[in-house]
Amino acid sequence: MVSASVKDVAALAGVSVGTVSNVLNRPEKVSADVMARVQSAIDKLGFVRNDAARQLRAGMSHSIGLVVLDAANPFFTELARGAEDRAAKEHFTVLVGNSNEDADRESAYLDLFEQQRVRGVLLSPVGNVIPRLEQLRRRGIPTVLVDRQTENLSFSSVAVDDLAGGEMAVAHLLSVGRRRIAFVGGPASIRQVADRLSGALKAMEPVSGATLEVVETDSLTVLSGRAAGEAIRRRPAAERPDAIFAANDLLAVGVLQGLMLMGGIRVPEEIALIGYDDIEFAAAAVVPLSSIRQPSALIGSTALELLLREAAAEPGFEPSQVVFPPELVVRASTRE
Amino acid sequence: MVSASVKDVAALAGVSVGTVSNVLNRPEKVSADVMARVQSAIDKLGFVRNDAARQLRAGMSHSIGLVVLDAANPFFTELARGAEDRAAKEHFTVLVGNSNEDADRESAYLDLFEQQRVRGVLLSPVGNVIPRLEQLRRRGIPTVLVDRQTENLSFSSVAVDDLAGGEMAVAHLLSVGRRRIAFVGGPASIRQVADRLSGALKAMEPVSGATLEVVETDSLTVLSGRAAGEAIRRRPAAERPDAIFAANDLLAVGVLQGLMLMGGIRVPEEIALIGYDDIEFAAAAVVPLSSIRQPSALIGSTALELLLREAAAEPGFEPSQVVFPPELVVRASTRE
DNA sequence: ACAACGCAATGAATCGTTTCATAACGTGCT
DNA sequence: AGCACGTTATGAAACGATTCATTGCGTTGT
Repeated sequence: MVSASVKDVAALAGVSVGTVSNVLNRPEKVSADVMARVQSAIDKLGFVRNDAARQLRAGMSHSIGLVVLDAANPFFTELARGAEDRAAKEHFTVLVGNSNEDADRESAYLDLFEQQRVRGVLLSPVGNVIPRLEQLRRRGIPTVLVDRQTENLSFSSVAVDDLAGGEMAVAHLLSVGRRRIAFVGGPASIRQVADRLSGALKAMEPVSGATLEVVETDSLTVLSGRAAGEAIRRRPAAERPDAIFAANDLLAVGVLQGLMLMGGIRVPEEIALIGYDDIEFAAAAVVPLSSIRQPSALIGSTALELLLREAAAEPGFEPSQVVFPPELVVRASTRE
Repeated sequence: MVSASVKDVAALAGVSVGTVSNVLNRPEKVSADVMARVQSAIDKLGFVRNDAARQLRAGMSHSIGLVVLDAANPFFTELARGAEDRAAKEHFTVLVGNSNEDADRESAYLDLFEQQRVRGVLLSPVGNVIPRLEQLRRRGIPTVLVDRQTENLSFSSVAVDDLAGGEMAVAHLLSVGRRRIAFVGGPASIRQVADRLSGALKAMEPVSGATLEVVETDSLTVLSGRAAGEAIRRRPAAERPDAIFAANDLLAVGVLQGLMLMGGIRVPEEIALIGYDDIEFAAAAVVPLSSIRQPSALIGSTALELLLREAAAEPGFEPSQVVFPPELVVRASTRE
């Protein structure tokens, strides 16, 4: 026999299956004598509850799905940690899926989570998933969007104000005297990228004579950043920007590598550089990177909190949008 | 009704539940006419299979558990990616748990995976888990150890030869003329740490007049590394090592930060530094870090391969130990 | 015309747990 | 003694998908 069931335990202890279940779930309803007999039978048989059967009976699982844009990005590992810690307190498990900024993979994970009847979904969306989420909600699976503000007020969300962050970053570059700014980031379909760019543009407005150029990348990774950095390095000096705002720190780290290859361009003397997220490695880069800090773990735990609240909610539940302010961290890469 | 079941679909399509199941699992057994009716009923009701019920009936899930020492370590995210990609090909899902180098959390994840009746477990172990794994095996859940060679030949494992890696690292430091080596790493209970240290000691043997000192850390993180680096920086110059071998790259990045704080110690002039894992950020550090490269994703996919083979195996299955060779990557942090 | 065969479709049984209406038993009260 | 009540324990039903032995039909061959 591969594994014992309640039935086996009941037989060995000389009680009914219902009683075994009571021992497991309502120990206070059971006499000390029976309790002991059942416990010893459980130990003897090495009985382990079958989660599938529990779930089937319960109609819902004790898991929560989380889909992140990039599992290798420290921002998201931190966020996941925040969510997991919070979930553990309520005896929930978090299943983490990595969409890799790919709408198909994102959709595949949502399918999987739906089949698993998860209690709810935390999602940092790639494309326009609102219709899909409405469908999930109709099935009783609530969603909280993370790292993304929604214009759609019927969904809860937890995010950092990326517009303000983008504005902050570029305002800082302007304040240290730079005027030919390049924004490195993409794909533009990712909301965070779009918002940070909008913020950047907003910061440009009050300053005349300053220009902002967009260098689009395929993804928000070190590799994409390096490619962008190299492309800029190879330009004639006159056509290079004097400051770069990268849409996240992975890109910034890559851009830095790309710029400095073969004794290339000096940072910040020739080009100043600022990233976004303030991951642990930003401070440890060749030239310590200025960045925009986000409270990653807090975003995760807050999102989970909202999700649990919504999952337990009465029909008249009101979704809420939480927005945390970002914070500018200045390091060597933008020092005058 | 929150969600439709096969019974609802059957009723709407005017067929039996068995037929609906056939449409789902053996479409070739079903006539085109019925097929179409069932499909349209599925669409109309928005039917989604209940995974718990499938699993219960099947007796086993389509998931594989993976417990890593540190989800924030790029080495493990890469490893996980390798495993997930391989698993996806066989329509398996990987559940990732983060033990955080804590034996209790490791054990909690193993419990969870057992309750979920996962098909197998991939584990980078914290302490001595062999007895626990033997118990799992008796229940029909095989394990493959990752990033760890076992002396216990009854378990499969996939690892990099950490002894050789440690030896390689220190031999390199010696070859660039360093003689007062410090090994930064810990806790010593982690096998990778112990092995890399053993390798380091082995490299010392043939060289007379060289010394190796051990600086123990609480964990393999940037933070622990920074603390160790600062401690070394604060020593009188004469008592400092002239080279540091850090047990992994996160530590090395931290050590580098610690050493360089407040215009501190020059790397590599005063102290050379080498890490382990060759994570993407190693090349992007303040001083690009030398490191020992491991084929992370390959380790993950190979481990999953072995696991699936073992899960499907006949009674007389032979476990195998795969060991990949590490590779020295020299960068500025150890240049003469 | 009838037997034999193959293909579709059926539906009851099954997986392991939880729930809940019911039974059994002992205690205290009248 | 008889009754009511509270405490434990019981076991059948339910969750939803899958399986498989069985039935129902239409074809083919003799």
